[in-house]
Amino acid sequence: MPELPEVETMVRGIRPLVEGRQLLSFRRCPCSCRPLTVSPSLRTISSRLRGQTVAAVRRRGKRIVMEFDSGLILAIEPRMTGLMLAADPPDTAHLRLEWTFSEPVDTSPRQPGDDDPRKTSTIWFWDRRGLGTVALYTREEYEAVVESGRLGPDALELTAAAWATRLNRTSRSVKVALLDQKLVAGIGNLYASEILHLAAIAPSRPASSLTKQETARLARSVRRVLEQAIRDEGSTLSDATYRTVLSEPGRYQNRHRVYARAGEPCPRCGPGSEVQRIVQQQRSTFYCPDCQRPPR
DNA sequence: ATTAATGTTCAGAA
DNA sequence: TTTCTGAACATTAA
Repeated sequence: MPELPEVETMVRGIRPLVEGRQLLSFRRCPCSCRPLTVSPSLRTISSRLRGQTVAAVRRRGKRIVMEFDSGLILAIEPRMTGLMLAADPPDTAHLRLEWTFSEPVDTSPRQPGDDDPRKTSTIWFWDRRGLGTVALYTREEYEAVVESGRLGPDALELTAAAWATRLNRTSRSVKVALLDQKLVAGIGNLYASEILHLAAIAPSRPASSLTKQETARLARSVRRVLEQAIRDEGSTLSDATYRTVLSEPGRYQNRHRVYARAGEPCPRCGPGSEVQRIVQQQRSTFYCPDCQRPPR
């Protein structure tokens, strides 16, 4: 369930713990779980990366991209229940991977009262279901993946014009199109419903039927929802799986308009209009049939 | 004991 | 070619 805001929160959380530091070790945690999908093998990745310095930690869609100074790129996909943590894992049974890093190579001046940055750091990948994946690429390999279009442009980097172009060339429903990571990367089942409600667009509308005004409204809603969710450090649902890097719950669930709120009044129309749950492509969609009414 | 939930990828059918 | 369906991965809660 980590989508763009949750993954962005992970990236921001681990960045100060890893950027400009040397990788000291990267290994499996001693959990009894089946090993994660890691390619090439963890041993190979570890021997290629050990001693290298992290140049940058970025995000593309729902994937964490850790770039080393040599140009090697470690791509981490949390998928359903994966988390990057630096503190208090929910349990130790599902801790999967552990990285340790040196003190920062470039020690910047410190203010009195700051934590001493000259110490090592440890981060973990915790994953209850174990569907997450880790893959090492050379820069060229990674660019080839990006250019192949297997991973679309990030949802926060698309212009309104690009949104219109991409949506207009598919006949699928706009909700299903928003979930297509080749069309645009980062939006998942939860934020798709939230975005469409804010934009007042019916989830069943064929994406290609949206007017220019509607695609512009959709593009603005994407930005508003995702940016607020990032400010709130993501959504922690009742299953409480998602946590920030410091193991705190997110706060955006308090702003959910329709997701998992079937039967409640629509936050735009008020009492008298109930949020509905429908199923599209085997996934739940939540929406208000009144303010998200398709044109007849 | 069954079902639903969630993200991604792939095979196969329409 | 595009779209849809179902399965697979693993786990938990209802």
